[in-house]
Amino acid sequence: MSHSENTPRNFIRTIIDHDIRSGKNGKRVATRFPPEPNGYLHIGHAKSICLNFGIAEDYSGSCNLRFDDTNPARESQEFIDAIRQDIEWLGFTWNGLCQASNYFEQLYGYAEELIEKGLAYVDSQSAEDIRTHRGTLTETGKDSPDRDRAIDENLEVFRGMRAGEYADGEWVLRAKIDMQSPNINMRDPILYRIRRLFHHNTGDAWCIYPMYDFTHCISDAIESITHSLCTLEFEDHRPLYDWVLDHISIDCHPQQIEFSRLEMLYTVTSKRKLSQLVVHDHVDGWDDPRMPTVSGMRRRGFTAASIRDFCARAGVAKSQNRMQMSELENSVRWDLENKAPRVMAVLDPIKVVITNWPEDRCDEMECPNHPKIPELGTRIVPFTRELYIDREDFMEDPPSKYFRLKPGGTVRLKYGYIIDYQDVVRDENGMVVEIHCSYDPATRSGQDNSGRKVKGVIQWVSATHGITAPVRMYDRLFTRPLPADGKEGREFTDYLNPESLILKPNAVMESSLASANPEDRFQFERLGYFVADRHDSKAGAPVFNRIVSLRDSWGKLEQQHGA
RNA sequence: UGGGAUGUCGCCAAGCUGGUUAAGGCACCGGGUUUUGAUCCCGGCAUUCGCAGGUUCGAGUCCUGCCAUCCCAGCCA
Repeated sequence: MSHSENTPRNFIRTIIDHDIRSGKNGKRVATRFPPEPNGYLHIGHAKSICLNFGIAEDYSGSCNLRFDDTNPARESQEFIDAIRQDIEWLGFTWNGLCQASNYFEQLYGYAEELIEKGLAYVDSQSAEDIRTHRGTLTETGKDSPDRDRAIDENLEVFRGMRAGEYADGEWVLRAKIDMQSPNINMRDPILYRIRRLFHHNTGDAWCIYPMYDFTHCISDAIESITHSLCTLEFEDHRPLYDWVLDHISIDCHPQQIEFSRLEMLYTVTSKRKLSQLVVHDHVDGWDDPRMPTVSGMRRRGFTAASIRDFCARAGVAKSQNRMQMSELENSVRWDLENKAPRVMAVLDPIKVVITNWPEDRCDEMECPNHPKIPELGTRIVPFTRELYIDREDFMEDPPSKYFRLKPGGTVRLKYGYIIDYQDVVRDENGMVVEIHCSYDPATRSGQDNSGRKVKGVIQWVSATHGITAPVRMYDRLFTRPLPADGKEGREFTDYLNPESLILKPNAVMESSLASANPEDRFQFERLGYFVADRHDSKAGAPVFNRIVSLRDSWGKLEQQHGA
């Protein structure tokens, strides 16, 4: 697959173009996507995936998937498996499947090299002491008392650390750089810590684990990465990235380039917060259809193509940004408009009785599966005396310009007949439970010679042939555009949208939908795009998720005029 | 009284080394088509590039000074 046709220019591609022109890296392009397996991928990761894999594709280069698994305290195989699945589902193929933990032996060797060069030392200070010696944002740090230990002593202790001779936290290995540096990352950063933890890949082979700053740059170099793309918060780490590679014997020095992370309004994208939503049961799991995770969006019904399209539209730059939900919604509408077969469903049914239609008559209406793509074929939908229409499509006291069914009104049942309002039946509370109409035999869809024109066209389902299936109507997870801005001293969970999930238990739809397979997507005419839930749908008993509504200029009008 | 970054239309975002009327997408506003108030089509939508000065024949693009926002003080990544 190629993304070049809809991939806009960005500053990273400009840099790569220059590098290729100047012959840098032998005109080779190699990227990598380096997630830590401590959570599920979200829309922000999707952007990074599209960037890294997209560049590899467009420049005939390569892109590795590399798990940055240097902290066994929070990583697990479950996350590794989920991340692999998500990337494959998004439609990308990695060249190498790598793990930083596979480089532990080499990493250890480079650490000894730094010690031998007098550029790293073991420190016995407590975590607390190291913190206070580090200084603050405005005050420089102070050297550790252990800073000038002899090289062979450093080596001996470091080997002892590896051999398990010391307790967790007793020693750390630090780079000897500059405690006076205005960049805190350069104030003798920690390279290794002792952690007696089982690692999902290396098991109990190691009791010392390397830190990110030491691991990441070397992993990139080992894999001969040319362009190491990461988000803006690592900008301050670039001097350290370069320092490590400049001081060890490795003949590759990738270029780190930072871009801004993708943020969205009305949701959160931080693993910590997403994890909190899951752990505290605010949602149904990492793949809850309201989650901005890749697996959540997949379950909601978003297509991989629509997510890729969205990321392309978002672009790549360095300014802080918050994308609007409408942009994401638009991407999936754009994709599904030309793919999803149309079908009729009624979410909140109200019965319509066609009084001049014989009790046992059933007309077979031929309905196109798509208004513009005849190749998608047609289907037969039964038209009977008793039908359901949506409650919303009938109003007793409608505002002006309401052109659906109303007292004295006329409406076309799509692909059926034009019907005229006659009467209404109420229950003991005065609630309308049935609408009586007459149909006009001369207006059968496709054979209409009546000359009648009606403005309103609504969908319907035969009361005797339709099936019932639960439909979940999803909406944004939060009520505020910036739920986590900390304003008003509130937690982001205080702004969860109580209406982010509304169940329509009585939805009625064409019987053909009974055989919908998990992940089959449809447009329910006039309502939106829906998907058969990939987990909850059973054979013959589908459960539908609303992916996104159709654009609704009537609803907009209604809101504006407070109708 | 530290360091690093960013500020171009409501939201994204092009704009290479300064040179005709400041791309494009989303949103929005008109109009047309339409048996989805959908889609589609057509038109509109920044005298101005955070602000103030300066250099220049000419600056969003160069210089100076302000202002605003974001990131950094994990033995996390």
